[in-house]
Amino acid sequence: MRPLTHPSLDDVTVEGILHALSDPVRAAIYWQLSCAESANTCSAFLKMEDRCIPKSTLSQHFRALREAGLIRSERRGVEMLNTTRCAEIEQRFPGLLPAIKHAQSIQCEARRQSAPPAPATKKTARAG
Amino acid sequence: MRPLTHPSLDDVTVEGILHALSDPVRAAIYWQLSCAESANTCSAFLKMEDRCIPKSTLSQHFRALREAGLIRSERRGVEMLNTTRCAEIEQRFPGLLPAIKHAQSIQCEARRQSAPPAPATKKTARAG
DNA sequence: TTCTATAGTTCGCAACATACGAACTTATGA
DNA sequence: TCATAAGTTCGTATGTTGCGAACTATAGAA
Repeated sequence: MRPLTHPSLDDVTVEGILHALSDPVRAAIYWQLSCAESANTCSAFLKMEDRCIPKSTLSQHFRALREAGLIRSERRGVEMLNTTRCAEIEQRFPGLLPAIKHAQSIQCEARRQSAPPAPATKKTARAG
Repeated sequence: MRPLTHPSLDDVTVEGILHALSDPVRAAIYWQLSCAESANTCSAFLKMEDRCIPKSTLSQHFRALREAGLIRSERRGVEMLNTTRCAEIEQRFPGLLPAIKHAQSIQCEARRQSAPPAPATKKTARAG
């Protein structure tokens, strides 16, 4: 099991951040982590948005977030504690993450309003 | 040749925008378009950042930007005029594009400073 | 009309990326 | 030592991307 690696702040790229957050699952993980008061384990995300995410997929997503420089992970016994690197990123790219988060929340709210009260209204994420 | 389709503003998603701009070539095209005073053709981008982009690749990139809702394309005789949809996007997701652009410029400046004066200093885009 | 050139698109394939079940590693406790 | 739990890695199926070749569409010349 290879050791956890985190890019230095200088190696964090805008493209990497945008790519990492362009996946809805990763974006959801990231924002949930950024709202959490304390660090979250990976398994806390096994069930998200009405669907179960396989452990292996989740592991890959966390790796992607980590390698993009968005989160910091630390092994703690059998589990892993994840925290965001918000403050660092904010220092390097001021306003970037808040703007993305704001946009996500606008979209989230718009979807909530346009969605009928029925439970099963699946929408594709990307515009076709 | 299928007609050009543009998503309505409501169908433009944050994920789509982030994904489109997470590619360095597309990002460069987009920002150059957003700085242009008048519409630009696709072929204006055949040579970018010291390398030639194949026509077919360029065409795909323009399609990606168009389908993400970032640009508007209009056939004008044998060529195509492209303009950004900045104002619309700004209306739907205020601050998103300026923040990304700002971050890109910070990164660009940082690279310029860390790069030696030699001409051929290719760096991989994403953090590994 | 036909020929030629130009701008961009589509096709087909190779290379790369992603999702996920199965098997694995590592830590904890009975 | 065995069982369990949390993550990781592997193998494979599927999706995405890059690019050359062939194509479509328009403009102008012969």
